Amino acid sequence: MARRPVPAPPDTYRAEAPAAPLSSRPLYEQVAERLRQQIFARALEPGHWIDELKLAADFGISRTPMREALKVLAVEGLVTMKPRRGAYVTEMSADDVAQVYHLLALLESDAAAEVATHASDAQRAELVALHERLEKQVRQRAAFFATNELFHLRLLSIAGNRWRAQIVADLRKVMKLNRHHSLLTRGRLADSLAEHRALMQCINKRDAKAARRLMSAHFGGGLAAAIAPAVASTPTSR
Amino acid sequence: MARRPVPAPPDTYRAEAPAAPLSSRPLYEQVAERLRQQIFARALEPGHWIDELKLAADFGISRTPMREALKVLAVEGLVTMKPRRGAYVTEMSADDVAQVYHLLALLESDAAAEVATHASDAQRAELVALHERLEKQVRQRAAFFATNELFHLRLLSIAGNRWRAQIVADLRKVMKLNRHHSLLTRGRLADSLAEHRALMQCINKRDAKAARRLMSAHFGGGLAAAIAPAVASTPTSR
DNA sequence: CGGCATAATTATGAATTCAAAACCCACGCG
DNA sequence: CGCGTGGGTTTTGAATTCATAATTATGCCG
Repeated sequence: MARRPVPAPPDTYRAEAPAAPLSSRPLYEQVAERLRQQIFARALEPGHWIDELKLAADFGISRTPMREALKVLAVEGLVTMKPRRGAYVTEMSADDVAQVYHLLALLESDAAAEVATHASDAQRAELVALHERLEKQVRQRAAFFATNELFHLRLLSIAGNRWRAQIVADLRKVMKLNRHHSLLTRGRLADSLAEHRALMQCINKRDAKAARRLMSAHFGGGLAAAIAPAVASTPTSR
Repeated sequence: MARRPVPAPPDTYRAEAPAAPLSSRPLYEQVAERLRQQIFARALEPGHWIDELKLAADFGISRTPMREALKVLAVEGLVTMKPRRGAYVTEMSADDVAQVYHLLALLESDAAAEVATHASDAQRAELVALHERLEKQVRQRAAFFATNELFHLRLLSIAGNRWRAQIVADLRKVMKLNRHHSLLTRGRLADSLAEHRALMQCINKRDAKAARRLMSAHFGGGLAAAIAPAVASTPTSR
């Protein structure tokens, strides 16, 4: 898991469409993206075997690009390849979630400090705009999550270390394997917003130390919310 | 790039052998490993195009596993894929080196703190043994580097976050793309050893804060050594 | 009736084949 | 003499075919 600098995402593709022909851009990447979406949407469930033949047929392609895409996802950590057994959607243990969460806290705190110190006025304004959008979306969970992720990723890209940005993006992807990745269950939503607000103030005051600390706390708060249900909720299942 | 938890490396393969048949383990992984070795050994140079047809012939395999291996290395960051243009060995700019170095410092410092706090006596002893081996190898650059990497990776695995370990391993791989990845040019070697010694003391005293700080400083010292020649040494070439 | 051996089926791994885009070089025209 | 155009070659992208390991089913024997 290191790092693919990702040169420039032209992103001229539709996110989903069951069996559209798909055009431009390497086919295996488009396939990989569609697989990611299916995994996040739980159309492919963690622990389950991936039928590459069936999926290739569904996508209207041959096995070759499907297999290439699966290998890419394997390196990213979203799927696990078992030799001669095929590909499986990766299962995240409670430990895995905690570990990844810890890394996200570490990396994003570092990025926050960087932003507080070096961001331009225009970049600060961008973050402020995103934050304000967030304030207005407390009632719409889905939209809130989307904007929240946008905010975090934008902050990362402003921080200006493309390797860190890529690692965080990948870690956030594997976090989505966890059903409780929301991190923000009911109630936490308002808290999260308050934390964001405080973070924005630090960034605007160019206080790197406080920004680092607040971002770290922001993750610390979410962790308890994400872990607790993971440990407590599976007495029946499995 | 995130993260491939890497289940368990059986590693029952020879590192290199020009055209041996190779057996067991997914072929594309073996090919990927051989490609990595060739890249690190500069048989394939940064910025240069990779002739997949020729390499497949050299390895005595078809293009299919070669292409799969190249895509894996692309996700790791060692090679860069240009659509319809093929694969190129990734070039690390001075900026890239600095960025990756910063991340290594951050992640490994965090791991050092973890080890200081939670390592068992046996694990501490292991690190002490590695450190002592290091002390005896100040005069043998190659051996010193190898043991040094072993020490760092062992510390990572003792720290116990497999995602962090994987990320660091991958980042260290891309660092090897840089000709001056040694980080330890003449003179720095003794300094590095002293830093390791101090770090070991902190770990043995279970002083997490100091361990984090020292590991960070350890990287800070190396950075200057790695960056300076990168900026100053290319007036003729390229 | 149950368990093990073996055959048939299925899925993965890898090579080969086919299609199309990019590259290269020569030729011709302005 | 320079630049654009055309065809031939090379190379990438993807589908198909082939080989082999794993799984399932079948049937025989204890």
